[in-house]
Amino acid sequence: MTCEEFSIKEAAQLTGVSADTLRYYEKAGLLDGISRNVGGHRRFTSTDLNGLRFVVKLRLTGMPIREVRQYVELVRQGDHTMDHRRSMLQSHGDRIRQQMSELSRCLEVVEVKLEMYDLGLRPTDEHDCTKRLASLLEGTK
Amino acid sequence: MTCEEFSIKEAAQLTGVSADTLRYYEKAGLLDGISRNVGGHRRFTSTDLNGLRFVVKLRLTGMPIREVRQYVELVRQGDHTMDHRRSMLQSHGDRIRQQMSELSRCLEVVEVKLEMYDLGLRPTDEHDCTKRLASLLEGTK
DNA sequence: CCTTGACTTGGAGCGCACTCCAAGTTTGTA
DNA sequence: TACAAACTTGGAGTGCGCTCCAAGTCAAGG
Repeated sequence: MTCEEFSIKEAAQLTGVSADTLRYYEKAGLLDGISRNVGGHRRFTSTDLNGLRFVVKLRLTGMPIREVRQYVELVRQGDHTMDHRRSMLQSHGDRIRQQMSELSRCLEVVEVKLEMYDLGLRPTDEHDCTKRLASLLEGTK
Repeated sequence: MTCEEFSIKEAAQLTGVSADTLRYYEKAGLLDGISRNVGGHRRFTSTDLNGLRFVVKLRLTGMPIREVRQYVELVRQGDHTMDHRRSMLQSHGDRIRQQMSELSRCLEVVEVKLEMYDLGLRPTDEHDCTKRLASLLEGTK
């Protein structure tokens, strides 16, 4: 059992966000119960750090601040909010999968466009891959 | 050969962005040479529409406005900028792939967290999937 | 004790990508 | 020809997520 603690700067380095952002997150209610030493400086425990790392994942996947705050608030309220939290994470998982398939569709378009460049084709050419691009863009498959 | 043309409202519906956004994109240099009818109203050709659809894909995948503008400007400058454009699209493709793998890593975390909820576990439990979550968060694989 | 650097707070400022508004013009239908 | 709906422009406003700043406090080495 480790009881190591970290300054805000260390916490920032360990989670890949800036110290300013950490203060902002705390103020915004995304971080629960970060304790202070006698001088009022924040001390991040490794538990805090893992909570923070999860918050960072939610943010990286586009969950809005206000929704992360709601999730953290539900955690704070205790076990009776588990169903609610689970359904939030389930919807968020769905959103992530949607983002991924959107990205994948767009990537295909970019790759077909690159194929055109590699073949030295203009968009007006009557070529298989030009047509493929057009139909991808029009969404007419 | 079709020579159909579209109003700004129709163009908006056909590409999934608002008419306001279309005007904004034109002002910002993301749309090249949208012509007007006698009364000064925009007329989108299907060529315009496909250019626009490509711009929308770039935006959907997070390319900043200023970079899309640069790409469009290079297109306008003609064939001698093809190498430059190709390399822009190649880097952007790389960025899209990075986004996708980031999303995929984050999705794994969310899914393991959900597994914990389904098993009724708290983050402090000494359980296989709790540990898996912790090591995913710490990135210690 | 003194200094230097890290930390604290509240609040202002910023960059981005829209989004909306006002005032006027054009278009299409009755 | 009258009128509503759709369009035009320039510019202001909005929401988001930080990011920076000033003024002061705290911590650690010499």
